[in-house]
Amino acid sequence: MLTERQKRVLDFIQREQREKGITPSTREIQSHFRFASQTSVMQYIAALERKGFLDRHPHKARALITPAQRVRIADVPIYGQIPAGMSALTEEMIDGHVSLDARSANITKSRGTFALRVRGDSMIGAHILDGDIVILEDSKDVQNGDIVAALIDGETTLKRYVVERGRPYLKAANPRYPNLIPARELKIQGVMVSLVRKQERRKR
Amino acid sequence: MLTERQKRVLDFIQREQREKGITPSTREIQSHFRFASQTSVMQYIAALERKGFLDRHPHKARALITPAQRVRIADVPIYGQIPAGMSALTEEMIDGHVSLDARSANITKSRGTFALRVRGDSMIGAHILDGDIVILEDSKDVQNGDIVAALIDGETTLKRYVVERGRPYLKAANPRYPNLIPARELKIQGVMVSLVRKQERRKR
DNA sequence: CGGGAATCTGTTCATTTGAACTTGCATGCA
DNA sequence: TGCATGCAAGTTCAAATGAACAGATTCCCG
Repeated sequence: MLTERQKRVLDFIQREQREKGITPSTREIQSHFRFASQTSVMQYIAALERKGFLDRHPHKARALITPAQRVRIADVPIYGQIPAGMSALTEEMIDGHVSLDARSANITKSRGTFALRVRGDSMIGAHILDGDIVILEDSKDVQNGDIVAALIDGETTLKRYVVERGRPYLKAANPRYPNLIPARELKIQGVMVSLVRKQERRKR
Repeated sequence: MLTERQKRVLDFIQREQREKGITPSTREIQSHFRFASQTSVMQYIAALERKGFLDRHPHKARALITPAQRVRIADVPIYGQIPAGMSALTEEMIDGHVSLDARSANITKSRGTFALRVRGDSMIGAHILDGDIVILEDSKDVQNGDIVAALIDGETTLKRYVVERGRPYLKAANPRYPNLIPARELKIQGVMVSLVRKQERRKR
């Protein structure tokens, strides 16, 4: 698809973006490859664009967009503990961020995505462990069987949402935990879409 | 830390970077906020830089670097199937990519990181499911109890690495699978450092 | 052989863009 | 009251940068 030379130019652009954080200008590309003329660079850029390996904003400086930048990276805030309702998901509770591409993380929306650090083993039957990071979306359309973060009687928990005989309740995936039947109101804060786990390794 | 106005300028810069792929120029920032002068923008940039919310390459165009860009995003190739040894991890087998920030994914090295799509339930006891994406690092220092991708008798599997009486073998985390005692050679391709799971949701 | 694609040179131009300097106003603080 | 800081206008300059045009070379393919 690409010639050897074209590939090397694309690689250089991507490497610079990764390492320096900005796109190289045509003159920087020129001097790296020791071209005597700008035009060579312009021709490579045109070729890469024509073949679909590069997007650009014409007439703007350092405005090349490479495939590596096209993956949509979602920057999701992690909430450590949530003492009270969704309205209380404020910045002060943010415990960190996890960034990952939207496709791998099942993220469809551009807003209303957040993450929780799981505490306890109440969802171990669903293979969710203590310390896992669960990524959730604020969804209006919760289905029977979804794993949700819910506010029940003033506390947030991660549970499975089950509807039985028209009555919804929250069910832990661990027999040692009781079902939670909402006393008054069941407020769903988010539906789990994916999970990230750091694998512990023994220290030597 | 930041004033309301400064925060809005930083937000705008980050939003443009995310949505357009390039950093706005000072004039673009100016016209968005309807400033009558460039100088206002310059002052905001200087303030953000002084307070550590912005890095820049002076005298270069569109060369602002925001915290969102500073997180190291690792772009990890996912291998669908690996018919033979580590040397055979070639580009043709790449089944996709997963991008996520190095810290969340436990990634310490800048090279030799790869991912496997898990097939089967042999590691269900370690809470690794069919379809999960396991991220591994090519490590020289494999410890007893680590979960590894290994090449044993011509096939790659994900198993727990166990040493007993000085003899290493591979142990599935599912009683229905036998231990694998290497006939000749046990080649470790990578050590698991993290995991990404897409949570299936029932279609309605 | 002829033609086209990829590669590269040399030069010039116009626009984009960051930067500097001066001035003014409002607010909070000692 | 005086001073620092945040915010903004108005103007000018120089550097950075993309773009265009004409021409040359090499190599592959039919």
